[in-house]
Amino acid sequence: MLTSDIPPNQTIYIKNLNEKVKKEELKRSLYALFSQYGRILDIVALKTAKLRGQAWVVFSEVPAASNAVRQMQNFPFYDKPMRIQYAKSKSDCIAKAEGTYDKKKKQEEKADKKRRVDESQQTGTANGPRADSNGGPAAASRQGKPGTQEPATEPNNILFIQNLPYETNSMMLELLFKQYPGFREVRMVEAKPGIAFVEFEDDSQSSVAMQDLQGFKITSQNPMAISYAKK
DNA sequence: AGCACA
Repeated sequence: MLTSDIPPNQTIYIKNLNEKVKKEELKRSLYALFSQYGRILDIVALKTAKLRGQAWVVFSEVPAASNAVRQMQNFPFYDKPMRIQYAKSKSDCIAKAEGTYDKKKKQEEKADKKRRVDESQQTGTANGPRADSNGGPAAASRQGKPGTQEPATEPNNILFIQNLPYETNSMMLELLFKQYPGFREVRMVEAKPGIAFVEFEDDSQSSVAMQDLQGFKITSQNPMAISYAKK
């Protein structure tokens, strides 16, 4: 079997995510990683027992989702290869936008599911104070929050990246940086693990990438520190 | 492994 037989959907379903990553950070990183394929309308991630390690990324167009499924398949993300499929059903935010969202139907489906679970467990009700922790208005989290003030280096079309995890290779960096216009190339320094240079056509293009990916974590230990290379 | 949106 190659891929799954789920029909294309503008929402992708990702599993095998690192469960240690906190929800907000996870969304932020997914956003940074997937916005290269198109406009992201929403990201859903829950840390309940059943849903941890999974996420849904909702694109505005199906082709964006298709590219994401293919190109990011098995991408090493927080030390684990992502497994990506199309979502099985339409996201609520899409249904709402289309005006086809039906709250009643939704509740019925939920009740159905619950009933099935209860039947199969034949035990009394019991367990279930599911972890709350659900702040997120979900609106696709922007990035670039944490103190994005940069050192006083003068702008350069070449970026200097530090604090990369040891296992980073240029493929991974390329996937991240090529989403920004003007991308030219990644150069890693074999002699010095943990750093890299990423070249753009001009200063303004490198600046956009820097702002957007500042602090991006390939593993949870390693927020990227991006500055302009010295001239 | 696991398909939700509160």
